[in-house]
Amino acid sequence: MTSEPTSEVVDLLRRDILAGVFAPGERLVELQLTRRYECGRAPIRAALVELASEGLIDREANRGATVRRITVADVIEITEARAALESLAAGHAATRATDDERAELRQIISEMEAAVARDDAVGYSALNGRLHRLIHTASHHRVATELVANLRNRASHHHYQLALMPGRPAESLPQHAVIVEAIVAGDQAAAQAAMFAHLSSVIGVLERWQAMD
Amino acid sequence: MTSEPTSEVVDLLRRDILAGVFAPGERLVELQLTRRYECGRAPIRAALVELASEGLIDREANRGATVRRITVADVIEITEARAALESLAAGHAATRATDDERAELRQIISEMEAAVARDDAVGYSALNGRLHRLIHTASHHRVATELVANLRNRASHHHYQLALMPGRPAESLPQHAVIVEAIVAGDQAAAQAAMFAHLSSVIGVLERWQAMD
DNA sequence: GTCGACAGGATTGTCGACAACACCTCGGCA
DNA sequence: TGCCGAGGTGTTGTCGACAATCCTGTCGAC
Repeated sequence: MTSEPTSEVVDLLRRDILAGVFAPGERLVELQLTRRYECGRAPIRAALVELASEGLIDREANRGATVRRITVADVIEITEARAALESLAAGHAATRATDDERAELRQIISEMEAAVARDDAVGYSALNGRLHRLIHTASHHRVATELVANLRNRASHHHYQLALMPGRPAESLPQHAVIVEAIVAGDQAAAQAAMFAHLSSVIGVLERWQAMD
Repeated sequence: MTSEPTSEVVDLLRRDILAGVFAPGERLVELQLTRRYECGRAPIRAALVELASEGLIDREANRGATVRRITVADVIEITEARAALESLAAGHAATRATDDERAELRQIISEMEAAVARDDAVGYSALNGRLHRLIHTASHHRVATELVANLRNRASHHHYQLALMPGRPAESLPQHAVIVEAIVAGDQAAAQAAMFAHLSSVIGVLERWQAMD
């Protein structure tokens, strides 16, 4: 949203971290990255600074960068913050979304129903991402959108991808439907509450997960 | 929270931007900053990348950095996001604060009362900052704390310092008192609601402000 | 007179080399 | 044997120089 000063290196490195090319806790040595991305150290350093303030990696003075370790407790905190910001966005979407956006929201819900019907967890997960992103677009709330995109990045590189859990799509589909209905109807308070309830259920799953360890 | 890779330059430059040394929209030319902070371009560039992802400045490829212009609408969005995250933090503070932290919260409220009694707007503003920061400390919610610190930076360099408006301290003092009482009492829902109400009142002032332009 | 091409200057992006620092290993000593 | 300091190695932090890019002002053609 804000910048992108050329360096495609930032995007490549971010993608690789999120894809798990580098293990959590692994050191990111500048000279090695230099060879991998075929450039000098300057772009690498810029990328590291950027990703550090996105929260994907940790940097210590004179000691280099490591990819950040994420615990279940961290994911819970991140999801709590997402719940706060995404319900804000959902509320705004209810009052500000265009007609096209409302139509597309409904479209995604029916595609989700189809995905659940044919047990397509991967397809459902992709639709889930599209839905949440579209809600932010429709909210026209740049700050919340930017912060949530950041939070999503922080959490996603740990395979707490619960949308892929068996039975989870069937559980979250009605929650998504309620959210979209409220937005389409223009009911701000209901949209906000529905989004909050949805992410609270996600947090509930994570807390049970945490208790099991 | 995360890093600080040596470069005190980041802190100096951030301080100067927030202090208004550089006007909104002003270009930040690396060579000039080089002379001002007496160092090479490398630390300067690192600082610019960092501040760009904090949202204080904008960077465009091959076109340099400018200090970001902030409109009243932006401040409203930022405050909405703060409302969402700070009420989350207030709720957590109600359940997680230590006894010492609860005592200090009450202490700040009584100091605020004294400041209002002697019409000390500047002192009240400082106490206001201390109070909000302490609530985040007491919440032990790192993610929310970090995001709000960032949001506060983004807004603060525009003189929408409404704590300095005449009559404003007297208006917000009871709101702060309600928040602290709820936290001290350990009432999560009440703390959350009180913080949200407080920042909603701030947003109300900003919206009236916006309508006047 | 207006528009487009073109040079000149200024600024950013990148590179390679060197200095500074942290960690590890090894040898000296009680 | 155990501790402490010196040196070696690897990595990060910084600098100066060069290449690439953009903006501005000027000139010429229509």
